[in-house]
Amino acid sequence: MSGRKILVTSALPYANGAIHIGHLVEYIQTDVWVRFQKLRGENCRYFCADDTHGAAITISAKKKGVSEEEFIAEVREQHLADFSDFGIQFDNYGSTNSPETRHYCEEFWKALRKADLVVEREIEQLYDPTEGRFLADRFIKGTCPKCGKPDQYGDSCECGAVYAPTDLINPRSALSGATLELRKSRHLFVEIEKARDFLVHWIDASDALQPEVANYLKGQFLSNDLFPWDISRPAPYFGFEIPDFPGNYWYVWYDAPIGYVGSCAQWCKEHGQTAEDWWLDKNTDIHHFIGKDITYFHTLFWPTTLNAAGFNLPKKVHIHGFLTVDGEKMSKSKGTFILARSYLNHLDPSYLRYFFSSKTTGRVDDLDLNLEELELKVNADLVGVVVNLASRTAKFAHETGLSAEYPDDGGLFQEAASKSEEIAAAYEVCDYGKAIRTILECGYRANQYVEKMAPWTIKKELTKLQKDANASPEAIEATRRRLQDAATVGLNLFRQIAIYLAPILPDLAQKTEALLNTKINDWNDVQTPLVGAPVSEYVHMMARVSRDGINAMIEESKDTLPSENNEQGTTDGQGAGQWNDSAQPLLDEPLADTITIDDFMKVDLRVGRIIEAEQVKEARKLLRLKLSLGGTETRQVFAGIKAAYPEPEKLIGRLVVFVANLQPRQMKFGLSEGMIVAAGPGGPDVFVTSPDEGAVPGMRLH
RNA sequence: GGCUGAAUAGCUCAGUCGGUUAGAGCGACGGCUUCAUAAGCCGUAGGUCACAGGUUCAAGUCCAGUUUCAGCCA
Repeated sequence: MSGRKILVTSALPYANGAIHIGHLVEYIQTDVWVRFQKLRGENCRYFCADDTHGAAITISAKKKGVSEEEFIAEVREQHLADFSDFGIQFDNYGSTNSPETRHYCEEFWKALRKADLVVEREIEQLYDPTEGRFLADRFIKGTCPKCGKPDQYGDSCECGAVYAPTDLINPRSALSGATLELRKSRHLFVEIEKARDFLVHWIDASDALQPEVANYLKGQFLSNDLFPWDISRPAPYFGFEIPDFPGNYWYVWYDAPIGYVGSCAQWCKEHGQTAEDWWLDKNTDIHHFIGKDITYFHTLFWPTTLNAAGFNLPKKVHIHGFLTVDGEKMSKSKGTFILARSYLNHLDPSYLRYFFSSKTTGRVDDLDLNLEELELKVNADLVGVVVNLASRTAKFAHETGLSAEYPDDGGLFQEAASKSEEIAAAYEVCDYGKAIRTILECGYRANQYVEKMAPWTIKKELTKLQKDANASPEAIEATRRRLQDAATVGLNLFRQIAIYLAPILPDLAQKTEALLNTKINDWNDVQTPLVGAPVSEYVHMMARVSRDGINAMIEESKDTLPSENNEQGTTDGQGAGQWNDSAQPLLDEPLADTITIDDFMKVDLRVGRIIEAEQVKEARKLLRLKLSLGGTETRQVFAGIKAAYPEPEKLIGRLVVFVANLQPRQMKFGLSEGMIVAAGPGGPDVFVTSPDEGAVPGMRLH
């Protein structure tokens, strides 16, 4: 394979939870970049892996009653499904818990030892005697030493104070609740201060970092002595044992970036290469994509480690900001903590790929997802300008195919083709927003062209001529050709745009290939007009963003607690069919055992009309309902649906289904003579069922 | 508190090395069109470029200050 040798990584997602849209900022940014490089013919490979080690994994696995290995295997399946459905295409997706990663952990370790960067020291930490382990900050809770607020985490308080866990008043284990002891243990440290000269030089001279990042490192870290990096953890710890320090394990952040090399090695094995072919070859450009929260791991520790081992240093570390939704941090209560899967259940991944890309600048700025803006942007740019171009021209060339020779288009094709390097340069530096702006300009001009040529008018002329017995065959043929030419230009201008957007919208590129029956193989395909190709019947390429879809996604996100619901295993995206319904309800509440028809007939389900409905003030969950069964027959029912129906009077008049032969039950607030049928997990999410129109009170359900 | 960054049209953002009358898309308003899954085209309005200074023949752009906002602090 020819082309630049480029090795690309995204940060490894932690195997402790599901992928959410915040993660996707990075994976989409990286995937677009990689697809761009590949389309340009570069020898580019994209490696990633699950980050699987550390105390948090052990704790989550334990909670679920499975081994760590089983736990991370399950999360891996989820991660892979989410990535794949968003069109993120890795060359290899590995795991830090792999023999390859272990091998390189040991290699790098030898190098760090040899460079004399490792020292041993005794430190004091909080220890949970009932769990038998030292605890990380996030597993310690206590009273804030500054404001006195109880139940705060070990590193910071809601009041904004930052402190060490040992500063907490009355620190307790968040796992067991036990009172913690201060215990001593011996740890290994990497003294990166010793690598200062190397780091300063690398940061200044390599051009690997965005200027603001280099600035930040110099101001924030390098202006003082660099703290030694605590790199070992005493057993028990899920990870790799340090060969020359038995009973101790490498800290998860030591092996996480080494997972890049491990994943690469895995791919190399299958392709007759070795990781060294990439990491030691000076012609390889290494590009890391990360979020700003992990800047110092990748710009201080990681280069130091690579340098000690003589591995290639990153050519670029592309650092992006955080995702906000409507200008704020993602929030579960507002429904803006959106899991990748929740998004996929309701919206087309292309929308998000496009929207994020349009906001990607190559700088560290945070990126805001405003769903209203997403809707406007996608509808206006993609549906209105880009896809519409194909939609309004394809049918005029369906019968004839594209013209055999590319017609005179007033220089439009050439003009768009000449933008190729400008657009490529923007992609190269991750300024996708600029690339998109430039591409769209081509779209505006193309629509003007179509407007001017008005193929629909030519079509009418043609039809008229064909019906006219006096029309000359030459006149008919000339008109037919004018129509074909106009459509040929329109479709070629569209195809250029589809190629330019292919890294961002691979799905659209594929549909374009199908429409014009011609593969898009290379970036330079924009330079050559497509002629003579058959044109398939137009199939709509992208639907407008559905407001209902957005709302449904927000609603779904309100109930989705990623740490809990998603431990249930992979949600099935298959059986959803055209409605794309989530598999979550079934996972939450599996189907019950089979019963006979006789069992069912014991339950007397009836249609009832709610004739009274009121709050039971003293009750937390109950509404008092009076149901009419027709005539004078009524039943009083207490239903646990208060949270879902805060305005009970709105229920009055509704038909519902209820269990009419349930043994009456004396409750604190009165006698309950039945039970209405409702779906949902509970709380605000209870949905009372109604019969179709025509049913009347008293009817039995069979 | 320290450090860093940002501030341009109602919204989202371009604006190159300081150089003519500061641009685009969306939104608003008016018109045209009705091929296109309500898409498209033409036009209008909308700006003291955060504030007050300095450098300069010339400042949205460079410099120091002020205000506001955001982020980071292993």
